[in-house]
Amino acid sequence: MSTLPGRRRGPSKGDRREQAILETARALLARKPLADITIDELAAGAEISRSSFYFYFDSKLAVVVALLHGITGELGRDAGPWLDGDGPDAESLRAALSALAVLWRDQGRLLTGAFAAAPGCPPLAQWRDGLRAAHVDRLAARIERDRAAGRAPAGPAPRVLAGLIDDLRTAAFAGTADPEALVDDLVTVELRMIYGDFGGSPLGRVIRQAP
Amino acid sequence: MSTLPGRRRGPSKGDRREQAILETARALLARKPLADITIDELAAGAEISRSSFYFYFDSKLAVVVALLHGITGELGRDAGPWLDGDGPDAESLRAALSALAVLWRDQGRLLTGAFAAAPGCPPLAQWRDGLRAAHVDRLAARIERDRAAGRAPAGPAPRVLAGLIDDLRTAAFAGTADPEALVDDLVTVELRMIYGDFGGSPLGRVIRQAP
DNA sequence: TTCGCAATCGACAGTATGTCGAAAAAGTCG
DNA sequence: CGACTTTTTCGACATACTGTCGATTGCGAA
Repeated sequence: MSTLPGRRRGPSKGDRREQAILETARALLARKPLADITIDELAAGAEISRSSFYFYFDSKLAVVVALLHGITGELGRDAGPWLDGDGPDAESLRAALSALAVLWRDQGRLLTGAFAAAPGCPPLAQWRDGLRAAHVDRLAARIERDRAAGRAPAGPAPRVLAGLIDDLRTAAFAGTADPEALVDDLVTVELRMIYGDFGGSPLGRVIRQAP
Repeated sequence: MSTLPGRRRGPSKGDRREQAILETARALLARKPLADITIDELAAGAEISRSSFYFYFDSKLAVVVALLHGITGELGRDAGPWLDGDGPDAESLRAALSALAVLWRDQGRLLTGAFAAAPGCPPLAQWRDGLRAAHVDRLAARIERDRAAGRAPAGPAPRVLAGLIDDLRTAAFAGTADPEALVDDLVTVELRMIYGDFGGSPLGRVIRQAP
């Protein structure tokens, strides 16, 4: 079996160094954007020479990929109830978005850098695409379910709509210094994108009326 | 009065060269992303040496800024009827989005590159912010008008909502190879974001019902 | 202890950016 | 036409990063 790309192999001695590099990267990302971080700094932070850095990682982006692997699991965390649920369930959507916002608050520079560098770096692009696809697939399925059951109005193809929602999240969180402040508004907006309808609507109609 | 930053001054001889550089940049951007374009290529395209390039522009980004100046006017073109109008006017919104989509279709690489490089390049950031502010201001005012007149339900603060809509547009157009195909769906989605309401809505209610 | 792999580093080579000062082309004006 | 100024051009440098190679050191196991 192949280990992570970049790292040659072996058990544990230099593993502490590998950790040190990751740790340094995390620390630096808290202070400045990815583009401003050089391999020298990463190596210095781990107390090795610049060329030794290449023993552990193939490039700066490889470090990012490793860092990303550590948080990929959390990216979808708490989204289950919303994605597997039914109808305009504001509470479960808020839970999903809150968890995501916290992640963006803590790892904003990493995520922004990763998304920015994705085109032109196959592994990053693949990571981004996989993440997006996972979200879009489930959300599109949810939309389809709701439409079939008459809980949501017709509209853009489910996958397209789901894609737009995913884009919106990323853009919104990437563009603000305080992602958590956006959660409530995103809840409203996403629900409207899926369930929103209004009298002048060209297609579809109001499914449920206020009592 | 100061001319465009980067260009020293003077009348006309080397102006053709300046144009040649811009033209080369345009041509190259049609084939590859901004990040893959080097100053050598730009200079070669204008048939001057690399160091002569610096006589005309301070950097690659300065060329981008100049290119951007040429299309900034078009970015808001055809948005007037929508932004100055009233209510869920799908037709005028579609007109605004169509014009924008064409621009993204033709200048996608330039715009994507500009948005990506904006953080870390003050002039680009300023251009982006100005553009966004102009759109957000007018759209927020429109939302406010509609809400005051009872044509739109309550929801996120107008400026925030307008910001989200602006983010969505940029993200959606930047992320697709065929912006025009998204126009109809964006029309639906933006209208829902502003006017959409549904039975389970926590706030607000259906303003107009289908006959 | 000695063999082999993990780990480290210095020296190089490559690519891109940006700066300087000297010189060549173009204008200008008497 | 010449002298003089301004525009334009370029080669030579200096700098910053990236990535590669080969030699060497450390260290654990047979």
